[in-house]
Amino acid sequence: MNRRPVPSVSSSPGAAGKTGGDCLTCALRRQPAFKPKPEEQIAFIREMKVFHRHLAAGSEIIHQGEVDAELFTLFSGWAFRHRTLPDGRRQILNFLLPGDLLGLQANMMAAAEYGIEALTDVELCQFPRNGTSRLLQDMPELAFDLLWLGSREERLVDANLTSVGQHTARERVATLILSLYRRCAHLDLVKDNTFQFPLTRVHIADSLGLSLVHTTKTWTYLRRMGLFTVEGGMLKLLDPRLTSRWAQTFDEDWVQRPLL
Amino acid sequence: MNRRPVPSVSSSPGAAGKTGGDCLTCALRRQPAFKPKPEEQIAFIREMKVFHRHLAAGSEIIHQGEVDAELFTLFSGWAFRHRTLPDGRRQILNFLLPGDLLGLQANMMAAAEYGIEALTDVELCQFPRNGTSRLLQDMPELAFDLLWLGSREERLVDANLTSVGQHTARERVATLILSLYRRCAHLDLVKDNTFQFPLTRVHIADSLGLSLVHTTKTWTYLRRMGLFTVEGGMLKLLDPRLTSRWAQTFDEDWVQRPLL
DNA sequence: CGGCCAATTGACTGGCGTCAATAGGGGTGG
DNA sequence: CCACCCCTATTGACGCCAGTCAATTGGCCG
Repeated sequence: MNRRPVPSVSSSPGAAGKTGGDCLTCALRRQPAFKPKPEEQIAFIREMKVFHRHLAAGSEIIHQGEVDAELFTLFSGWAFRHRTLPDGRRQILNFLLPGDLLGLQANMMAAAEYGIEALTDVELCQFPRNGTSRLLQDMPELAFDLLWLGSREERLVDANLTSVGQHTARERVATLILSLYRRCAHLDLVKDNTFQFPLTRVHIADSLGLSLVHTTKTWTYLRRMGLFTVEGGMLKLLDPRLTSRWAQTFDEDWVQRPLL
Repeated sequence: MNRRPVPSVSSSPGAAGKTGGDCLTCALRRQPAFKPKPEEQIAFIREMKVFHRHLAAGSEIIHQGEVDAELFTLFSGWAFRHRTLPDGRRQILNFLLPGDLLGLQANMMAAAEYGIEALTDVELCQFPRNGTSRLLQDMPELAFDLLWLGSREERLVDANLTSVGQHTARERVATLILSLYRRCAHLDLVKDNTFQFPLTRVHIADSLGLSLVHTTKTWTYLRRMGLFTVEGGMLKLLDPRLTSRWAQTFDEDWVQRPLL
């Protein structure tokens, strides 16, 4: 089953600047992964952005149960979305990378039924509490982008559920690594098959529905099988094709994606 | 692990009528569960609806891998959304009840990464292939409803993933029953704690990431524990509060929901 | 009547959880 | 500078929950 004590809430206020980065010259936006956006829409988004916020690793970005949550775009760093049961068991639903939208679901519903926590130090572009409604009201051209981002997140959860429900432990770990590898590659965060891998064993276990101990054993097994090496927080996939075979998964379509 | 042979594709053409029901006098829409909608929007939806389609239980509504899929509203009956691996293992992602939107994700993405199959005989309101785009273009007031419906489906998947990843077999089965019970209750489909329960053991197993045999044993155990009785395809929850304790889950907010 | 499918039950196996001991790195204060 | 603590990772031993194999039953239908 896999029960752990309820952890103490870590919450750091975090630094905030009114204009950490100007949306019009956004470095992230220049990535080829993102769909170019009309300048008028970017200006509108800049107008609506209330903060450019820095948070330390481990900070809670959205609390489970929070009412009327804010909307964010993850500008840099990693985060994860999770549901925690009253007895402390935690399921990580999906991981979040730069360009991902945080809190859309919570923004639509009365209360957030999930929490979001920073996995590394992160930078966030923060929008107001009623962000979604205002976006739809004043710039309906952005509705498609919101729907797209929501659909994509659901697809991530679908894939993870399929992995947790149907895959063996080895397949699950391989699938997770491969999935993160591909997402990082799409963001140009992979050099020489190597990318930053900030997850601890606990994150992997909670994401895949495995115990911590068995996660370690499976991880070690796959590493010794020659799937990858780890050094200084960087993971190198030795043979993406081989990993793909282990993962028992299919490719997805990688198209240019919207960035709010 | 739980591997089964790849089933043969069952596909019945199904009857289709141009105007099975007029949206303006839609019986489903009169349910108190659904948010009243301005007549102008309903007229627009009626205009866009291309078919009122009847399909038999077991029919494939959306094929996994289908490109440019249609958009549907489930008018009556049950369906389920699933991902099937190349070797035949299948994960049921969520179940669909009257009023639910089918194919939104597929409509946003290039190809459907999931399939949808009718669990009972169903009636569908069918919209055109580019339904989402046209809706957003011509009736942007509906964008909020689309986002809401998408967010709600993701919430269902979140809940199921949490159950599959963290719950024991007994908790999973109890959670599933309770979840369907609550959804049916919200649609006024529950009388005297009793509602139609069309799932077979295989559906339950594939939804919860359990083997067929163990699903049967767990089901029988919970029935003998006095959680529920089954008779003639109808399930009666004997003690919703007791089931809720077994399910180890929290309540959700039940607000009036949009209906496309 | 015979074939097919869903469901049930028992016996056995094995993958994964649990318990526990150990190692190692980083921060902190004596 | 080192002792001490805390947190993460690793490994071995053991146990149990759930998967697998297989036999049986009952309903439905041709």
